[in-house]
Amino acid sequence: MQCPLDSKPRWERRKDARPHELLAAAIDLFVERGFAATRLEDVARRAGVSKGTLYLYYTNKEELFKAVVRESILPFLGKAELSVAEFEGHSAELLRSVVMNWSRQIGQSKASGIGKLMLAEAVNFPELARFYREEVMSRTRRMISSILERGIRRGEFRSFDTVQMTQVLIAPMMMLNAWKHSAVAPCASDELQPQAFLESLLDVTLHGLLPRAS
Amino acid sequence: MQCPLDSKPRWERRKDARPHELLAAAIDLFVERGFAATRLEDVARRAGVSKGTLYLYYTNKEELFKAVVRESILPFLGKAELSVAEFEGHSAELLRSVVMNWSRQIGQSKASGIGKLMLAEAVNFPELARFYREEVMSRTRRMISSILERGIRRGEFRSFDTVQMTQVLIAPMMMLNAWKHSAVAPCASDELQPQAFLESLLDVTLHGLLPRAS
Amino acid sequence: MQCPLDSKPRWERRKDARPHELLAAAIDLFVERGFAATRLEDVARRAGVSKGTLYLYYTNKEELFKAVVRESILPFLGKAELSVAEFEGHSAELLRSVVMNWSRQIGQSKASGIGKLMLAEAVNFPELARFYREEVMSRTRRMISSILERGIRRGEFRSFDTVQMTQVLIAPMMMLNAWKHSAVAPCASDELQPQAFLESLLDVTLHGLLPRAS
Amino acid sequence: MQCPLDSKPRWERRKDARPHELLAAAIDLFVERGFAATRLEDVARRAGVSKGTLYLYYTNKEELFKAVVRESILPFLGKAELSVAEFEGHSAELLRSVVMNWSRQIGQSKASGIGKLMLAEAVNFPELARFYREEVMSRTRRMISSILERGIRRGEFRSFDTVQMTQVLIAPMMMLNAWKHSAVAPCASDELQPQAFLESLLDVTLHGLLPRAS
DNA sequence: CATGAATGAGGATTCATTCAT
DNA sequence: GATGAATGAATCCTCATTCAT
Repeated sequence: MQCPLDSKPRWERRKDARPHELLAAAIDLFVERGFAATRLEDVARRAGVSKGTLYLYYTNKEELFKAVVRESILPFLGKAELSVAEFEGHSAELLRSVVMNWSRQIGQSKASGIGKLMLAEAVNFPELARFYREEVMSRTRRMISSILERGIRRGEFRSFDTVQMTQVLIAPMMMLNAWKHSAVAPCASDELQPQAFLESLLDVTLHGLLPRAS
Repeated sequence: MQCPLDSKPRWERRKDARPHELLAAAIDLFVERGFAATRLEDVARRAGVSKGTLYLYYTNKEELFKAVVRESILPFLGKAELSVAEFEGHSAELLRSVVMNWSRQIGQSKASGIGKLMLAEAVNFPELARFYREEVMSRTRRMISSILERGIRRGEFRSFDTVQMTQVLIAPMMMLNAWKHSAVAPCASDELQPQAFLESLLDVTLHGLLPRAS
Repeated sequence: MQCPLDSKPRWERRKDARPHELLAAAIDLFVERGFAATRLEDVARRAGVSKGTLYLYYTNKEELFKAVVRESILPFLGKAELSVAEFEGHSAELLRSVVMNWSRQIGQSKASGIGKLMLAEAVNFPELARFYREEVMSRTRRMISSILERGIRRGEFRSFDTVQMTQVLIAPMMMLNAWKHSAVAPCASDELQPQAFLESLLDVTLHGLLPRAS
Repeated sequence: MQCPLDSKPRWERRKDARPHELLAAAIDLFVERGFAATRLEDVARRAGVSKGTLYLYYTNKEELFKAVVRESILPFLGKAELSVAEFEGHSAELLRSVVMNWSRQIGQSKASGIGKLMLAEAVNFPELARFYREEVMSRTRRMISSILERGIRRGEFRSFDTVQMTQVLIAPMMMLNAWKHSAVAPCASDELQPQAFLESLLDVTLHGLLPRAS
């Protein structure tokens, strides 16, 4: 009656899996259609459950969305912050490493599409906006800022306005992610090649940030 | 805008003004709330007409949106293409000039908010996506591309992958515009300063594109 | 094309009639089924319009209900207050007159069923409770109280606790109205005869309120 | 309640207590919110059991409600009927005694709130209506009627329409109970004082029912 | 006996679009 | 041309009831 390797009854194991199944279905649809345009019934169907079941796990659409962000973005952010704090090499190397990890972990997953949606819909869902700004945007900016400041401090970058430069660096990465999930993206795929895009970005950026060649 | 000799009776001039009044109301709301979340009734009210009147001028919501794009973005794009074709100086100068004009003309107007909305909503409105991709995105990319190619051809830029670099350049500008109208933007306003942002962008970019200092 | 006796276009005359038609449908269903159990769609259908039309006139269910109360109860209350203020005869006569008018005007209409519903549902709809308490209950109590006080002051009633006696008098009248619309009422109809009930009520009451026979 | 010699193991005694715990939770919520608005999940939680357990004891919401009535109202009714049958003194005394017992036993308990709810909701739940009419309303009316008839027969009351007068007497008592649990009740509590209300009721009533003073 | 996960029908509300005037 | 009343499909959320464990 019970799997000898797992003492829980089957439906209880099911219950443990449900949240993840629901979040997986939710992120797919949120990223594809946006927050408002995603119907909870579709999320449920995609997860193979009924509408009502969704509400057993998340009290409403906004909480479901927050849970998606918590599961798909925040863990990565934590790891990235840690790696920044511990890194010991050249700041250009640190920047490259963070960008590349970002690309590998967020960029390859559906999570890369969340930013696009918040950009456009936050204004219609103030509580979501507040949550995302505080939990994701602010932390991300702080992390990038700290890399730039470290570089300047250590003489590895020339001096510049770190506040603006932080945005200048984040902007193309966010846009890259947005484009990946956008119907107005630089065409079907041949024009937008994430790896090449990031290489170009790091290329121009590192050329631009490093102290003048001497 | 109006010919001082205009002999039409006032209400007829009124009639001529209608489309513009409607588009002005529409762009405000589209940019603030997005395409789907904008209620045509609100557009009508803001323009001071009834809901029915809107339909006298635009057959549906999508056509209204296209008209907004046609009025607020395409004219600028045409002028920019022309100026690129005619420019004679250093390519870095041309790039700076196009970016600054973009900033002054699109960036300062509500039109800067259109991109953000298309990014997120195009997928739900395929015909809009097609229209925007062809009329705006492709033309913009072609224009920037041609500047880069010109720079390389004339030895004013070092050699690089122009396709990706085009995206790398467009991305932060689009993101800057998106942020201007976004509730998740880099905070209260002090962190995001468009002029400083663009200066930083040109700074790093020109540093990065120019041939190695010699 | 237009009725010569009414210069309004037909659909505009319709618009004037709508609110009343909707309120008439609403009071029927509210009184029969209660506030929560009444479906707005049924109200609309009964009024011969679509669900959406209801929302053109009343922003939500609670506002519809308030409008019902405003149309069906408050006008009578105003008239009754006035007649109390102006009355000049014996207080027993005044009491009888107010009770009989109440019976004729509220009692015979659907409005008599509102009290029953508020009794039970107010707790689930706090704003409705506040509204009804202030606009209906308080005013009614004040009116009855003033009659009793007048009677005692003029020596036409014996002395008693007017606060409690006000409730004692209101209670059976409210219950009579409640029963008229209740499925647990004193049986099908032969046992509860409103006129006879009120006669009995006035009989016992006036016997009870008048000064001891002398 | 429990036999001190009870030899059952604790959980079995627990089992015996379940129905009562469930009914206690149920009456609280039914009286506060009404029948339809009470969620079975809340009843279960308040009784400290799971939703499913409720269905082990009562096949559905309606049966739960009936059980509440059977436990909280019918026993008192039986005792009252008995005391009427056995009483030997003056009918006014009998009436006062029944009223006061009613007040003490039903009035002080949650059971006093059942009437209010049936008044409003019976129509939506026909089987409940039938049950309540037959088991509670009819028996109550028969009991009061018999007191009045006895009084007239014995020359202790003047002659009047006993059918109507029964309603006239029941009405304020039911309304008193309804008000106790109602959000539209005669205000904050100072205006409605059950004891004083009943005194006033008996005062006016007995004044009104007794034969003319001679 | 007891649990609580799962279901799905049901209802309030919104809004693009139509059309009679 | 202009109006705005009317429509009804669409979607979030609730909750009585079932049933596998």
